[in-house]
Amino acid sequence: MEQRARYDFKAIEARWQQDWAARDLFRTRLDAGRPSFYYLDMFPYPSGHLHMGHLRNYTIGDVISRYHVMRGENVLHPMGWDAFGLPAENAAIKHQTHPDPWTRRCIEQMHEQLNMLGISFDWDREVNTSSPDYYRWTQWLFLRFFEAGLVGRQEAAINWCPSCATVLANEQVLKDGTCERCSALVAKKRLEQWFYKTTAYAQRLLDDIDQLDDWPDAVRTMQRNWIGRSEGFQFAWPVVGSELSFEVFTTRIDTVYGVTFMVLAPEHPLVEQLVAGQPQEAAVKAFVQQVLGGDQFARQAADAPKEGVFTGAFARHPLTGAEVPIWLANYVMMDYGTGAIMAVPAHDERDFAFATKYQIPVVPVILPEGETVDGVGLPYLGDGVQANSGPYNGLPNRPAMVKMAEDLESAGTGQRTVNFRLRDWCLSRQRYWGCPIPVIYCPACGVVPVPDDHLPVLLPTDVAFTGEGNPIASSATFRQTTCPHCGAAAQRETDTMDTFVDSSWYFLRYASQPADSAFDRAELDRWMPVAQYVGGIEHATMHLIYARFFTKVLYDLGLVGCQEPFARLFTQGMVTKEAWWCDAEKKWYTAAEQLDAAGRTPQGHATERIVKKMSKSIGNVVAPESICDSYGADTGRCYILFVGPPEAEAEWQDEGVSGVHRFLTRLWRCLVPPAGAWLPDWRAQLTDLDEPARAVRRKLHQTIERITSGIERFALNTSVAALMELVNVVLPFVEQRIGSSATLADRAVYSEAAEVTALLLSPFAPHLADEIWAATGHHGSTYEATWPVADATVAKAARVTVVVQVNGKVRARLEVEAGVDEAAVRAAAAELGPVVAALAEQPVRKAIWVPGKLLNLVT
RNA sequence: GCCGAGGUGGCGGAAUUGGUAGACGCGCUGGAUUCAGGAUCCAGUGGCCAUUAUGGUUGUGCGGGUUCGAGUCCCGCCCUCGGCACCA
Repeated sequence: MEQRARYDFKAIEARWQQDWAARDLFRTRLDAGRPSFYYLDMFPYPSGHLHMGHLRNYTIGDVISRYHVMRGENVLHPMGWDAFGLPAENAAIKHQTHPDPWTRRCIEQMHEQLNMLGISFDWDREVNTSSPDYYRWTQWLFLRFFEAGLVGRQEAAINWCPSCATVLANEQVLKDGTCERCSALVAKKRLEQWFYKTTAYAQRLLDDIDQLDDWPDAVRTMQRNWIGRSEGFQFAWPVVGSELSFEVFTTRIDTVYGVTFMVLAPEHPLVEQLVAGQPQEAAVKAFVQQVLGGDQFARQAADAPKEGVFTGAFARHPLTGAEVPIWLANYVMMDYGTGAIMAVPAHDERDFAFATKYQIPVVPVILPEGETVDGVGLPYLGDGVQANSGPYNGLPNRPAMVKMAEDLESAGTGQRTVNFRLRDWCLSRQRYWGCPIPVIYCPACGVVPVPDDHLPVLLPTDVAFTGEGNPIASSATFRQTTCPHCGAAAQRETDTMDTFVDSSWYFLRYASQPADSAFDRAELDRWMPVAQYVGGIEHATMHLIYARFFTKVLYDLGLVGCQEPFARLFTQGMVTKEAWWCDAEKKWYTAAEQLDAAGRTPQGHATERIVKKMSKSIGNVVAPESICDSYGADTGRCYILFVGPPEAEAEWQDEGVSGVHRFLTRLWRCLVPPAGAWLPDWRAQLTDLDEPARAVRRKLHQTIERITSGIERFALNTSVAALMELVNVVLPFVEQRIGSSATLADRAVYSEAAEVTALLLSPFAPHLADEIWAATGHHGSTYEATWPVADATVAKAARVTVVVQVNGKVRARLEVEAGVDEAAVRAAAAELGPVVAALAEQPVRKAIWVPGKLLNLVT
C-alpha cells in the first residue's frame, strides 16, 4: 500500500492553494508591535503570458517575503500591472480589438498563472495603471509637478514614418533606419512635447546615490555615469557678419587657443538660418537628412567614419578675434551640452580625425614637458604646458584652465557651468494606450491645466485603430472641450504619458488606495521606503532614476516622508536558453533532437549553439505553466532558484528540472508517508543518541544556519542545494531506522527533522512544506509558524579535516579533533609518508597554520 | 562607440574575508530491480600518465606579476551578455 503512494503534487498544490485562499492567509498583517517590511517586485507588463523571468523574480520575492513573515514581521508583498504601453495598441491594430478589454483579459490570465505558483501576494492591494482609478492620480501628480514648475514644453525629435503617417518607437525602427512595419525610410520630425524637468534634480539624484549603501555598486556606478556630471565652461561664439551667435560647452577651456573650426550638430536649430539662401544650402540639407536618417548608435561609434559639411559661415573667436569656419558633423550630438562644440583637433581624437579628413589646420596648444610645438605627437590628450596661447604661454594647463575661466568670466565672456549628461524626461507620447496628459489649449488663455475636480481625463472609446496617426485624435468627442478658465471652445492635449510615469509611483499606491486621494500619508510613513526592491538589471538606469526623481519631488511637496524610495535593491539576471542558429537557412532550431550529433540540420547545414534570453522571435521560450503542469509549482520554484545565483544570467535546462523534481519526490517520500513515527514531544526524547542519529541532527542544524544566511545573502541557489544535501542525509536514516520497531530516540530525531525541514522548505516549496506540516500533526500553515533557530552546539562538527601542504602543495589530509592545536598537527604530519617524501629531508623554514584547516610547511 | 557585468569538468553551477578547486544537480558509464518501457536504488565520473588497496602530474578565458599559498589580488589582452533615454 505504501508502495503505491506517490508525490501527487497536483492534489497537494490544489489543496493548499485552496486552503490559503479560503483563509485569506496572505492579507497584509498590521499587528502593532511588529516591525514593518515592504517587499516589492517590479510589476510586470501584462502580456497575458507569464514567462520565466517573472517566475524567477516572483519566486525570489516569495522566498524573501515568506521568510520575513516567519521571522515575525508585518510584510507588505503586493502585485499589480504596468498595463499601459505599446503592445496593447499594436494588438488593437492587428486584431481590431480595444486595448482595454484586451489588457483586462491578459491581466486575468496572468493573475491565474501567478496564483498557480503559490506566491504569497496580497491581492487586495492590486493596482492596474491603466484603470481610471489609478491614472486619475497619475494625472493629479502631473498637475502637482506642473504647479511646481517641474513640467514644461520643449521641442524634441521623434521618429516619423511617412508611409504609416505615425510616430515610431525606437524599437520599431530597424538598424538600417527603416520602419519595421512598412520598410519605409524613417524621418526625424520635431514636435513640441511635454518634459519633466529631471535636470533640476540632477545634482541631488547624483549626491544621494552615496546614501544607497544597500544597492549593487554596479547600479550606483551606472546611475552616476548616466547622470554624467561634468564641470566646464560655456560661452557664446558670434557668427561673422550676422546678429546670430551660438553657445558652446567645453571641459577643456585650456585648449581654446587651439580652436580651428566649430561644429554644430546636424539637428542644431541655427543650421537653417545659417545656410538659408547660401550656395551651400542644398549640400547641407542633404547631409542633415543623411545623418538623421541613419542608425544613431552607429553614429556614436568612435571608429565610425567622421562625416561633415562646411556651412559657408564663420564664427569669431572670442579671444583671438580669428574667423573660424563652422561645420556640421555626424559626431556632435544635439542632446549633449549645447549641441555645438569648439573643435580642437590637436587635443581631441575625434576632432583630429575630422580635421585630417577635411584638411583643416591643427594647432597644438598643450605640450608635454620638454616638448616643442613641432615635435609633439598629435593628437595629444594629456596634461602639459600652454603654448600658442597668448598670455597663458608657459603655464601648466591645469592652473591655466582655472585662470582662463576666471578671466573670461570677469570679462563677461561666458561662465563656468556644470553640465549633466542627464536630460529632461520627455513624457509625451503620440499614442492612445497611455495616461492622457491633463492639459487644455485655449485660444485665449493658452495652456490651461485641467482642474483637479475634473479628473480623471478619461481615454475616449470612440476611436479607430488603423495604425495611422494617434488613435486618440480620431475620437469625435475627446479633443473638443471648453476652457476651464473662460469657457470658450478649447482643445484637449492628445498626447499621453510615457509608461515610465506610471511606474514611478505605483509603489506608493500599494501602501494604501484611498478613493479620494493618491495615497494616505500615514500608511506611507508605515511602509516607506521599500525595504527590499527586486527586479531586472535592465532597469538599472531609467526606471530607477525616474522613480527616485518622483520620490524626491513628492518629498519636496510634502507628500511623502522619504527622499529615496528603495532602501535596498537587488537586481536579478535574465533567463536564457540554448538555441541553434543556422546561417544557411536563416532559421532557429530550438531542440537538440532536430539536429544530428555534429549539430547539422536535416538539410545538412551547420548550426551555431547560442544561449540567448528567452524570446518569442527565437522560440526558445518555456512557459512556467507547462512546468507546473508536468512537475508542479514547487518544482518550478525550486528549479528557477537552483539554476544559478539570482543576480547572474540563468540558463534554463529542461533536464535540470527533473533533478529538482526528483529531490522533492525524495523529500516527500522521506517525510510524509512515515508520519506515524511523529512524536509531538520529540524535544524531551533527544537523549542518548548514537553517532548516526547525532550526524542527522548535526546536518539539520548546519542546514538551518546555511539557509538562514543564504536567504539573507540572496544565495538562494545554494540554499536549495543545502536542502538537497539535508535530504541526502535524512533519507537513508529514515529508510534504515524509521519503521515499526523504531526507537523513541530515532523517532525524536526523525520528528525534529520533519518539523524543521517543513519550516526551512516553506519559503521555497510552500505547498509541500504545508503537506509535511499537516502530516506531522500540525494545524494551519508553515506560513504562520516561526522560522527555526540553529543550535550551534549541535551544528558543530566534532572532527575536522586538516590539509597538510609542503611548499603550497597538498600532500596529505589528517582527520583530527576539532580545536586541535598546531603542535599536535605538526607532530602528526611529520609521521605521514607523502609529507616526509615531499620534504626530502630539507629543514622546515617556516610553517603556516590556519586553525582547523591547513598546515603549510615551507622549506 | 560609451557605461555596466561576466568567463570554473560534457552541461548548469559551488568555493563569506587569499587557505582542500569542482558542493548540489544534470548528463554519462557500470550494476541491482522490472515482462517491457519508465521509475527507483547502488557505485563511479575534470584531463593526462601509470596502476598494487594506491599514486604522480596538470587544471578556474589568454599572457604576465604579487604571495608560503591565487578561481579569488594587480597589470595587459580576448570573448560573451545587459543598458544607451519612444520596448517595458
